[in-house]
Amino acid sequence: MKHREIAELFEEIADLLEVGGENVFRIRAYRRAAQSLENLTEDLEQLNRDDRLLDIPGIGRDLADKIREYLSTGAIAYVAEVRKKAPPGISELLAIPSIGPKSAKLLAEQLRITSLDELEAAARNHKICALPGFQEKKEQNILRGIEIIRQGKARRHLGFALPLAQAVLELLRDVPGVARAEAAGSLRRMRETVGDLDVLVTSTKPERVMQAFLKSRWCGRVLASGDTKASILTPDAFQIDLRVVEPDAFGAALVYFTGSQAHNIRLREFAVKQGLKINEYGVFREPSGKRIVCREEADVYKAVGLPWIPPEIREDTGEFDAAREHRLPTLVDLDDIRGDFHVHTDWSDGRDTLEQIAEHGRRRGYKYMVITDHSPSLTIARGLTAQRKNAQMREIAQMNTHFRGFRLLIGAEVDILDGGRMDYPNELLKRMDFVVGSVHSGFKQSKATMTNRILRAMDNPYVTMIGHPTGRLLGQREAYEVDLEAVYRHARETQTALEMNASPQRLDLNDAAARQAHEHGVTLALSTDTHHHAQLDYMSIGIGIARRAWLGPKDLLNTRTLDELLAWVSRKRDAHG
DNA sequence: GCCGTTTTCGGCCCGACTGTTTTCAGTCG
Repeated sequence: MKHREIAELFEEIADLLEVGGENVFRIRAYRRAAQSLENLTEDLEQLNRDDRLLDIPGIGRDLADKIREYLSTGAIAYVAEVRKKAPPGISELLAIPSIGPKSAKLLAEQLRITSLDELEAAARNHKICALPGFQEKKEQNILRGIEIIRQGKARRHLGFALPLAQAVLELLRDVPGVARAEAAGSLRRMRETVGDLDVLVTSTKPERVMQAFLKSRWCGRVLASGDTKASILTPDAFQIDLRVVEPDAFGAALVYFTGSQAHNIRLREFAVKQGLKINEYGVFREPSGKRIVCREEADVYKAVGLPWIPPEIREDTGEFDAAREHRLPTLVDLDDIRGDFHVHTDWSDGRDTLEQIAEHGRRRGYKYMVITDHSPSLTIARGLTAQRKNAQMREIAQMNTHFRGFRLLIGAEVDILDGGRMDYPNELLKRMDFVVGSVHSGFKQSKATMTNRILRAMDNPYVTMIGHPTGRLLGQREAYEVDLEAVYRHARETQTALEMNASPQRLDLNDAAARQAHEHGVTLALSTDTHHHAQLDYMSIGIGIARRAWLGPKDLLNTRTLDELLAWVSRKRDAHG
């Protein structure tokens, strides 16, 4: 992930230049380039080989040189240079909320503070309020900031943030005077993790909203509170920001509050060129200041001559060009989904019986659901022996005789063993409708070994889909080493689907990888990896990630009818079997 | 440092809240 490493270095350069009081636009250029690299969907080294680094937005001649330098030497000399000029430990200080470049510089130079511990000692001994422009309040804020850092201001995954958002919205919608309440920010864009929760409300009585919010059970500590804006920390240190606006500003405020920041900057630049100014209150004609009311988001985009852009793709990764040229993708919706490909039951490590899970699938309007209990090697998950698998298959076949317009498909999540062997014999796999092949062991294997293992599994004519292709668990386990480009190419060649696992801890493939796989012509499939029927809801998270990957209904296997699906599965079997 | 349906030079998004201030800089999103 070289692009991530370089993005971090560019961010560090921006931080250090800011402390040095450099030109703000030069600093912004580094930050914009870092964002661009972070969001990159193409392979950076490939772009370099094709001499297309300048195609990356925000990358010009100078930064392209620095990228090339890193790719060939593993370092950027300029980073060492700016580090040498900056006071030691300054990056640690900058990470603390309430400390920006000015404060960090002052603390580092005047008090020679180089670490969090030294800063805490200085604050406790009231050395900080001796500095010019610092008083006791600021000292207290610094101590709180240190505490927040120590508690670990980790980003949370959507499985945590989405239910919290729902609960907060329900509370706010019940406050008298509130007309609308929506979650915005990275949650609305369905980023795989969110750093905080942003909530937007319209109300005729803002003070009542503020009061309800600050008195709510989520308010562990108030970080800021004004007439129309408040920030709190929940008791377990998750930040929630609330903003109240009048109904005529709702559309403009929702755009502003949804971001991304890069998208907003681009949108406002676009407006400026047309003699317009966009802020969270509306669109304004300059220089008259005449306001164009924006009750809905579409009003904002319309004012600058663009169609409404779905929140999931507001990352400044090509959506403006697409919008201007009227080629925005039609993104997949939850309603397009006809089934789920990865579901566990109490035959292995799931909680529900076959009957229960089938009933929940039918209630969702699904036409099919693939039962994919584990194979014998995964003993910890009570993987099924061939004998038990046969018994389960008979039971499923029996159940299917009772269903109309719905079918349980016989499948399995089969371990991909060393060398790409499958954990069930082909004679058994052959009798299944849909086979998921997954890696559950040997995560530390070399990139070449792991890649080969997965490619060989795809060679098996009965392997329909590779489950969670990188094995990462958000915040818990890094992805194993694997050559994804090779996986994409081979998936396309062997007509093997790649899973977009919608479990919020996994989201694997993630948005960027899925977009890349799609560009390689790979068939993608959403599935929930459900171990309890409530987790069937993860499909909506998967939809969010698919939308972030610019995928439409046709790009996913789940939107096919049962007959189309079965035909798709047999194409590979007929070609290779 | 990037970028161009005005431009290869001269621009570069916008506002709320805080704390320390008597009009604003710093920080944040």
